[in-house]
Amino acid sequence: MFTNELKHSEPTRIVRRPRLSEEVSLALEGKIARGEIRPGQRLPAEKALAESFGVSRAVVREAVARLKADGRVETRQGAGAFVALAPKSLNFRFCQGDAPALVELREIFELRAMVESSIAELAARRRRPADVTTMQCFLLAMDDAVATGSDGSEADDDFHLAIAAAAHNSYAHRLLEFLGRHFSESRRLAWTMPGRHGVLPESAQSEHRRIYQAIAAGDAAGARRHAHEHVRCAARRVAVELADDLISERRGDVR
Amino acid sequence: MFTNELKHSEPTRIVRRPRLSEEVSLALEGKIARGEIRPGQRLPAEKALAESFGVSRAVVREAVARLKADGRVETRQGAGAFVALAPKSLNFRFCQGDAPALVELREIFELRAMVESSIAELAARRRRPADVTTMQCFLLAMDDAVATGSDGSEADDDFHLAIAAAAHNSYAHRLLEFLGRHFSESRRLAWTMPGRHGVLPESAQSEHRRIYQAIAAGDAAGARRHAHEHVRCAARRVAVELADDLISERRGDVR
DNA sequence: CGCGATCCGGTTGTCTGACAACTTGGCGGC
DNA sequence: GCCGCCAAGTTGTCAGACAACCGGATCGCG
Repeated sequence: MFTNELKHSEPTRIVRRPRLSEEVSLALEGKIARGEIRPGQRLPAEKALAESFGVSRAVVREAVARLKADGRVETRQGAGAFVALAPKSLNFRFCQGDAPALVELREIFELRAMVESSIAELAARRRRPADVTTMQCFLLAMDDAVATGSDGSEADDDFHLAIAAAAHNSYAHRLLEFLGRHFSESRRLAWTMPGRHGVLPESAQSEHRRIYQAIAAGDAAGARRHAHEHVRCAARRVAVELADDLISERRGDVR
Repeated sequence: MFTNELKHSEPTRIVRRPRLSEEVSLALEGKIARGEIRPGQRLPAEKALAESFGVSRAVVREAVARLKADGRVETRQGAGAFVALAPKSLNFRFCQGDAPALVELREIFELRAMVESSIAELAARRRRPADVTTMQCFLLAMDDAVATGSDGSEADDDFHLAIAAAAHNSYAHRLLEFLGRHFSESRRLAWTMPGRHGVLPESAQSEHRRIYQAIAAGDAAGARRHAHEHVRCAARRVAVELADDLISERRGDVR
């Protein structure tokens, strides 16, 4: 095809050249979103798409495979590819691209407070002895981390997932697991910033203990309150750190 | 024509033959989940995978493309495919495959109650005049649907999304939008079952009105309570309908 | 005429082989 | 020791082919 002519003519090439399959899948996504192809309707054949986009069929297949993985289209061998009526799954993307901005951080913490407090409440109602034991296990692991000054981020993640497990709702568990990838990033942000050596502050640990005790005691309202408060405090810790950074402004990477 | 000999020789062929690429992607997914390939580590080369699975490279590429779309792996041309460290997006799948079982329905409603009540509470704190107007608009549309006996499911979806918009948290809004695909299915289930003609029951509409009034009045606790109750009632309506179906057992498709 | 069985074009799924674009590590020159 | 270049390995893309399958058209028979 006519592409790929500018091999070395662009010295300031920082971002990688976009993959053809990405362009095609984005284009198809757009067609679907704009309603040019309605749900239930058939997409053009792969061969036709390949010709119209000026690419090979392999590229089209890869693009369609992505839409299929996203649940936006379904394919039937011999019949064609159809825009899904009611997607069984969908990609939920956080901050596509870069790190979240400050205003987004507030919203993430807010969402985290909503979800985690609801799950904690449910856990207080449903927990069984085994669940309590598991939670206690990770709580002790974090105690250890505080005492020795080692990294307790993993135990922190596990602790919050153990709460979700105690709620005995597989959908809620999967949701938190899913959100957790992003929550844990914000969680870690609270105590892995420079100068903190990744040490879990004792204040956070005492919050954990309060949540644990409320769930163990079956105190639903208390569990909700403490979980909500925990997230609020975490947000405050992050905000303080960020403010310090902004003042001393000696940093380049916020990763 | 010696082909197509077993076209009708297999009468019990209900499930389609599993696609090779699905098997491979599932196998790789398992390897990653079990920790056989850790985050940040490189996957075997496509050629090697193709040989070990006994398939062509095209199949492997399709399988990897799916994992890539799910955000579980990242590929770098010339370097290889790597298990993602912190996926920016992840596919959250409901009931992979068939319709949700009964026990799953309970969990879905439970999750829906958690999320919608939290969002309603936030909406009561944050709503602005314009938000209230929007919500009222959809409320009236549903009134219309009840009066004329027409389909009000779209207005129902819009009403719940308007609440999320009033919460002024883009992440929460996107989450509900995302979950909504599945919630709305369960929501519609409550009043599109046979014999109901897809008519919105007035009881549900009065619940909507209570939620609306609480949010408009800025009553956070009330909004949470009413939203929670609304979902509980919806679950009960679905349960009653399902029970009726089970007793009269005159149906084949539950779609 | 009505109604199956059959056929046929079109479409997706898979295979094969090849080359381009790119990364990485090592080797050699300085 | 350090820098640049090269080569092997890997992913991205292309082309062509065949198998499996679907849906409608066609044909044959009662």
